[in-house]
Amino acid sequence: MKAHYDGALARKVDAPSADISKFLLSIRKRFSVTEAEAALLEDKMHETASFSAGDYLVHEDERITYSSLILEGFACRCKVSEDGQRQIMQIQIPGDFVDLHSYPLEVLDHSIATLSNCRIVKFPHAEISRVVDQSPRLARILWFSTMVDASIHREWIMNIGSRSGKERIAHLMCELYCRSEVVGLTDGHSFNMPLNQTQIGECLGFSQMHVNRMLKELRELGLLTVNSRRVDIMDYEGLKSLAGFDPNYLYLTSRVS
Amino acid sequence: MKAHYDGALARKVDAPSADISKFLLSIRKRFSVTEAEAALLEDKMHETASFSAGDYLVHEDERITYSSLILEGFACRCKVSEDGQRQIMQIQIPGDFVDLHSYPLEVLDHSIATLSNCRIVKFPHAEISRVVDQSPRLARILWFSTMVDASIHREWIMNIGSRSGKERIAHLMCELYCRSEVVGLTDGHSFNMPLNQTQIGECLGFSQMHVNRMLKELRELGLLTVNSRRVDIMDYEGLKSLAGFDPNYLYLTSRVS
DNA sequence: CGAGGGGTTGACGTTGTTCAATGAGCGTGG
DNA sequence: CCACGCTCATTGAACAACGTCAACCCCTCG
Repeated sequence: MKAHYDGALARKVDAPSADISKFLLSIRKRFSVTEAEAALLEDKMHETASFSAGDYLVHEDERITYSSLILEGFACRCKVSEDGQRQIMQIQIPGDFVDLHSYPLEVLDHSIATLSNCRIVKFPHAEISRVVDQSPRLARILWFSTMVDASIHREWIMNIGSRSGKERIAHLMCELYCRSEVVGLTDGHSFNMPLNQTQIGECLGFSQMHVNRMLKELRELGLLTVNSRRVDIMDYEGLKSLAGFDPNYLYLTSRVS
Repeated sequence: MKAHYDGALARKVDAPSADISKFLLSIRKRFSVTEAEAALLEDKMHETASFSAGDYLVHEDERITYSSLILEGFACRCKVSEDGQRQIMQIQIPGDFVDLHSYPLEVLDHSIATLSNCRIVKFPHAEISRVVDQSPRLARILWFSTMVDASIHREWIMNIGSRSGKERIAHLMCELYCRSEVVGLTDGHSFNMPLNQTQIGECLGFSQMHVNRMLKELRELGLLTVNSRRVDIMDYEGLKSLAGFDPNYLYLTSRVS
């Protein structure tokens, strides 16, 4: 497949073989899921689609009838303000159920845009209703997973509202590292991260130039380097400490029920 | 009842007569709720409690077995950073189901603190489970209400990350006005708002001094005045326009299902 | 070869913080 | 009754953080 320009709409329907193993990895980090339950979920997800970097999976205010699970690539929740500035509210990585929020909400208050080429699988809302009715346990797990998104939102409010420049970037990188690790996308303390400096700025409320300066300082402190689409953390403990990063808000430990 | 100092723990168990009408008002703004469904909810909520301004309803990382519905007073979701600075992530007003998030999450990632004297009624998690099993419709409505909180979180990320000083304060006041109006707590374009300038700053990532200066400018523009515990909006259209406020994210319109 | 995306750097202006001092309002105790 | 302590709001001046403008670099791709 050829590369596309940003914004070009390029959907492609693939063969019906959705590998939701990354999603199951992240669920099983918290809950024990039986094979039967996993199959119940997998059975409902056939139709996959591919998007190019910069495409929109969902536009703000659009009514949608299915939710998307990311198989490959990065996406984000975002809104564009009147003056044209984009704010990214959450980064979505493989294994994330990116717009499960739209199931109870019916209409999304924000857009979902890809940050790299992405492959997703669709989970029709009608099927979600069936799963929820069949299995209160899976219903609760799905609800739980949307609540983790809310928790991540809160930590971002904390990050943008209360932390300094270096701290904010360090915190974002710690979060992405931890979440990537859960779905097996890290290599030591390195991981792929397709955001450029402009997009990092859109997450944190910074200009691209300021992101550049802060990254330079973090590099000079020996904490991490951010090269082309890759993050190498040189000193994870130092980075966590600088950021005041406490992964509790990601709810990555085993739940009771 | 005498006044308490901030932080004084003052719980009082009241008579078993919870008036959840404000909660029903806010639900019925979106869904049609039958009397039977309303009764199903009301039957589960007996035990009320009172708190003084500055008390904590829930501490971060605390395991709790019930969720709280605010009957009177204001509260907030907040976290305190290592250097002692508090970030407020959401304002909770009467009719809000303040820690319904803890039902799927079991442990909260943040604290809930009161901003004024508050009266709440408890909804035990065991009863929520029963309601959810009995009525998939109520289950979805409860899920929906937590998703609106997530949407409000996202708008706050947008607010703090992308808007200027005056815009941020204007936006916060627009939100509180709209939400107060739903539960019948406005008087024309005025409403009670027990936050002082320090607490407004904790919502928006500003120092108290800067909030003071921004409020002065908004006053001089003829947009609004914030006196002791009361907001008077002089020019709502002008305020909305300055803030870039679009109430869609509050999901206050009638849903389809 | 040129165009374009991304990164880097410096100078300078704006926004917001910090420190400090002052006043208004309110409840308490003498 | 007044004096006192407390919270909250107000204002000014110095300073730090961050954005804007502009130039330049490197690399990739056509």
